[in-house]
Amino acid sequence: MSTPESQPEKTSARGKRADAVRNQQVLLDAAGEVFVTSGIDAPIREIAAKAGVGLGTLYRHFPTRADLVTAVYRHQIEACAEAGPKLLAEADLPFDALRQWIDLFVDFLVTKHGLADALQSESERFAALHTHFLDRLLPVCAQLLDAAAAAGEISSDVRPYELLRGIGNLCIGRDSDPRYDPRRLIEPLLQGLRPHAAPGA
Amino acid sequence: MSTPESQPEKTSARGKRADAVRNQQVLLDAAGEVFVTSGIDAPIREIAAKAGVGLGTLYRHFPTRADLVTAVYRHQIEACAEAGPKLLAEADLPFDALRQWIDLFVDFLVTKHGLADALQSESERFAALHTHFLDRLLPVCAQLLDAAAAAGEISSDVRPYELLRGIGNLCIGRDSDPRYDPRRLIEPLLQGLRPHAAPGA
Amino acid sequence: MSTPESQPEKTSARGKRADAVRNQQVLLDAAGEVFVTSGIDAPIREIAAKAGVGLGTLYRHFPTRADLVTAVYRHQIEACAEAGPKLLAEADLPFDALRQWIDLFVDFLVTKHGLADALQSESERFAALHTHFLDRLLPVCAQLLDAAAAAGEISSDVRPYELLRGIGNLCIGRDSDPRYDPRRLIEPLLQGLRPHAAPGA
Amino acid sequence: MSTPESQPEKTSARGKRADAVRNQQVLLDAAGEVFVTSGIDAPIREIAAKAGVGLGTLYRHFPTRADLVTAVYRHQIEACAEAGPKLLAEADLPFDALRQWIDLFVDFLVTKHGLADALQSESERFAALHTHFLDRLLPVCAQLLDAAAAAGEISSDVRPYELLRGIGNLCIGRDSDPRYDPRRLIEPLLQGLRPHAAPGA
DNA sequence: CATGAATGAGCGTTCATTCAT
DNA sequence: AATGAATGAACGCTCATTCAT
Repeated sequence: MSTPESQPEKTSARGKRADAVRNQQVLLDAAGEVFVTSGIDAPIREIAAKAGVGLGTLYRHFPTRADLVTAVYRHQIEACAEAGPKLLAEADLPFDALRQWIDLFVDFLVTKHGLADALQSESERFAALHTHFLDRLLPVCAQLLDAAAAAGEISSDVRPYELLRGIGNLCIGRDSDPRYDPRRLIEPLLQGLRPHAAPGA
Repeated sequence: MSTPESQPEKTSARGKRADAVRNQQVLLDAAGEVFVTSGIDAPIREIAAKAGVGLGTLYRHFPTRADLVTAVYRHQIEACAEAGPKLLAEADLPFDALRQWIDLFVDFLVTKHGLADALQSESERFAALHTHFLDRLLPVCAQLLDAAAAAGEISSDVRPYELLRGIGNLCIGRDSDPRYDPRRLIEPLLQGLRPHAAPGA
Repeated sequence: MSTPESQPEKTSARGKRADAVRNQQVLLDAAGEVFVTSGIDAPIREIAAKAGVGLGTLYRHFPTRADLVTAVYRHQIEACAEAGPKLLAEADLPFDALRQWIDLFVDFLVTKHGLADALQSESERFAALHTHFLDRLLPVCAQLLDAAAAAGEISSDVRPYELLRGIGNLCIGRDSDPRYDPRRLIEPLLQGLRPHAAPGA
Repeated sequence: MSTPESQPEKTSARGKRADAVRNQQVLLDAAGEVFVTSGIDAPIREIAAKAGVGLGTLYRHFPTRADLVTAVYRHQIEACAEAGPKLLAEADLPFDALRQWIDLFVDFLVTKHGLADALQSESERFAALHTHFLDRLLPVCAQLLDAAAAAGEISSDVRPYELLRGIGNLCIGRDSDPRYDPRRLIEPLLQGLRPHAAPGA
């Protein structure tokens, strides 16, 4: 399925009633907005109210908060994952592809701010989101990293998980602070991975 | 004295009763532990229980949660701030001092894990902690950065606030994840600040 | 029917669920009783317990204590207000109507004892109740007073607000004390308003 | 003891230490002020703080709140009681003495506002204050009432307790409301007790 | 004796979750 | 299937009261 945006999403579809499908989407939209406004720990009621549905409906579609959070960010993750190979194919140098992909990744984390927080959450409840996130993005990141290493553009032994995690961390709290722009740190971090930069350490 | 840890600290002492002073410390210890376990938003009751004192005692010593959080981390911040100039004086190269100081900084954030989370908190309530944190550490970081830049060891225009913030972010959630070690990203990040690392961008 | 007691009252009714309407009434009854027993500052929990509902239910129906207090006494006030003009129309002498109306007023204050206390409360929270009380009863009292004055049955310059307030005050604490019957003071007070009683002062 | 004001008061005195006696008085003064400001349910701490003594000291002198309240108002009550016979002896007509005495009574209730509230309190805790209050003032009121009745100036069968209670009630909440002046009702009430005022009823 | 630190019951309030309608 | 009323655990906080110092 190459265009996930074009369908009501696999979370529902199937023999469902039309209004049920519609509610699903309405809830996802509402939750996404509320997560940005009030964080992913926002009162369930607030989300249901914003969606204009009853509490029970929300619970029916997303029994746990984690289900909702996961569903909300699945799109983002999917699109990001798909961009990796494409960038690699298009770029002249693998390192450029990596840089562009991370830029995209940062875009997601920063524009849909809730995500970074969600991924950060210590709670067991978001294990599913974590898992999905890693399952989908770790291979992509690894591919890019490997390609750059194979081309001799990277000397560091940084692991994909570390990199993803670190970039994610750097993006936390970006919105609330105009003095802080994660990209101004990410660029040197990437440069630091290059071969010529490692006389010390 | 150079080791503030060795004294009951100015937060209390003075004409106070012995048990009051003791309770103050017991509470700080308990809070520190609980912050790690349950985050800085842990129920007040949990902290009081862990300390083995009544609720009222906690409130007497620390009327607001922010007071408690601030007190808990004041030590750490102070010791870290004092280490900066000392390292600069002792190191051969300013960049080495910077690296060592950041290592120390990471130590604090990582061993007293709650801190990074606390600094991250969006809440207005922790403005005092933020302020104290920045007031104390920003100048130190700036001094180290300036020294390194003056020695030609740094070419990046990274600002002290950005660096501090970024390092802090990278340390978030370190404990819960054995696969993640912030230092493995911090080292390349610092290398990326050096002159020879900037042909790209 | 002319007695508002006979209907569920506009406070609820409408498309509501049957049990919600029932709870509303159950809560009002319980609150009324508890107000008498423990005053209008009785613990919220006590009222909810007496009504046999959960805490949240009480909060749902009456978000603030003032809402509950007001709702509890709205009936009383309304019925009393409506009685004024009727008595005036039926009585031979305006003064008799006034006397009868005040008798009714006392009935309300004394049988639904909490009211006098509620009106007495200094708290800002009950401003709404105060307002409603005065909005509704002051004009009635004024009308009766004016009619009696116009008929030459009253010489005193007592103002409606004073009279209402005074009668209300006299009724405070009636229940707890068998030796005290406010009517035994109210009768002379009314007599004292008549023309022939004013040689002194 | 004709001038109770001139001595530290019987509540203490005796073989006590000088500072204990002083504390007693300081506490009474502080309590009196706080009762006016914050009502007789004001936090104990507030009173101790205003008096500049420790909590334990307050509790030592006045084990219960009622003890404190009673002690605070004992002076007032005593002075009022003593004024009755004096007024009766000086006045031309017993009714005038009654009127003046009640005026005095109202003065007390209104200037030391807390009193009316205290006497009103339903709580068992203030039984002692009630008792003292009645023990001391009821006979005085009775004497004045009897004298007026004996002189044919009063026809009503109002009982001393009722009158005292009613006047007290009328004074409740006077301070907070500029529109309300209890004396404007007390005057007609007293007039209503006179013989010529009773054709109706 | 005086002090005020410590205690903890008790209150108001929020909000996740269930379930009657 | 959708609704939202009901529930009650859990939390922050206050303050009367006790008791170590």
